[in-house]
Amino acid sequence: MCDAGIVTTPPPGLRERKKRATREALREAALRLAVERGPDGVRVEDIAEAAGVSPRTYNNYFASREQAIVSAVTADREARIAAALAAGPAGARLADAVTEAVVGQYANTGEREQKALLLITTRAALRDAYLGSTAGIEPPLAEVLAARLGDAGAHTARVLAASVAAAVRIALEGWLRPAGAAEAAGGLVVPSGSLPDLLRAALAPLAPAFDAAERGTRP
Amino acid sequence: MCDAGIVTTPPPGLRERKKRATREALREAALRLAVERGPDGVRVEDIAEAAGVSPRTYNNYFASREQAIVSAVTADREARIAAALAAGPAGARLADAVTEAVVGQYANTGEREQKALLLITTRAALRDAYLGSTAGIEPPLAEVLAARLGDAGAHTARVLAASVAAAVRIALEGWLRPAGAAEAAGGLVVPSGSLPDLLRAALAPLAPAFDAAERGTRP
DNA sequence: CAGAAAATGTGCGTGCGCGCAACTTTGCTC
DNA sequence: GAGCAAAGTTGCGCGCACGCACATTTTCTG
Repeated sequence: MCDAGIVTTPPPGLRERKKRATREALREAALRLAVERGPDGVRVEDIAEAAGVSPRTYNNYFASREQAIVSAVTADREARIAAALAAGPAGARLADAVTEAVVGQYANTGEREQKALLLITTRAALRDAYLGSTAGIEPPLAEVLAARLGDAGAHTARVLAASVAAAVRIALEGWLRPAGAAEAAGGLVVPSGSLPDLLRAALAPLAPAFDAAERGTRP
Repeated sequence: MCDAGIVTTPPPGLRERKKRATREALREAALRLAVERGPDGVRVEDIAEAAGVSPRTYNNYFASREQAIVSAVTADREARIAAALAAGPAGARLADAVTEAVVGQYANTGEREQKALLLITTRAALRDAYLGSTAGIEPPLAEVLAARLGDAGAHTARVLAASVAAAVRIALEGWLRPAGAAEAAGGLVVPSGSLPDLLRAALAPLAPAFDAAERGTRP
């Protein structure tokens, strides 16, 4: 009843393995075809066929074509962030631990991911899907934060997790912005830099909130 | 070049007025038909016809049927929140000012809105659209916060605005939850209460971040 | 005031998201 | 191993979101 859902994986089970395999096949097929033919040259029917399932089944796994393509890059980054935070030193400042966990999981820039991200930036729909994937980090992160803050801080954990997700989204927005539209107001806003720097800068304003939460539950 | 987009409205212009009228007609038609026939008994064609435009034009205003229905309730709440904050006393603590501005704009529970919200809770797609509308408060809020924090804090303002939007979303989630699915983990989490209480509770963890931002730019 | 320029409204066509109701596979129990 | 319940897959069909090209209206400029 109290398992975290991640730590307990006694036997993966055949059914579960098939499901994972299907999802991965769809992810990879979607990305490969998108790279080969361009983002607009690939239809759902093609992805499903390449993965060996029916188009209807494809839709049982992904709610949109963009989601499938982006999923090949985002994979299970949410779970890895939560795992990195849970595995980190318990003595460190919570704000720093969260920042490092996030930065660490967004730092691994493989050859394939680089090409995929280049493709994602070319279509607004894909960019939105990529930015929207940050919302997925909230649930697992909230769980780990609740474990650190205690049951009394479960509510705070949820808010902080959502804030982190929002900050990450902002950092990514600033990162893959093609210096496009004119600035609406406020003048110039340090356009871009390295991703880790952007992430740290975006998470920095939240540090005081983490400090207070940490102090409030463990005086 | 430096106008904020809201303060400057010299002559509304004929074109702009028509646009507003069309949007409002679509909003009202969508909500009215949804209430009359139920959420599933209204099609885009009906809404467009009731508003006196073509279905294609309808889609130029709203990206989904749910968005149109929800829009009748959310209206321009984002702008009103930002306006309330901008109009508030400049001497108060920023965190309190933001909280009061948000709570105040979600407090006005009219007769019609109450019925609309009751209808929204009955469909998952409508609930999602309503929760998604909170994202819209980020841009105007970021602008007002940037004005308070100064140009150096423009970046911080953006993050804080997004965090506020996320906190509001969480509060709304807890509010219109029909006590449905089982809790995944963490046990019981104070299920619900009055909306103002939920909003204050969700925004409270962010207060230290606001304090620090305020202190950082105006020592 | 006339004509250029920009923005909206509209019809058409395509691909897609998903509810529904079968059918098949997996996992559990006796 | 046989049988049963739960979970997953698939075909079908409907409505919808949106790109495109064109007609129409509003606004700007000389």
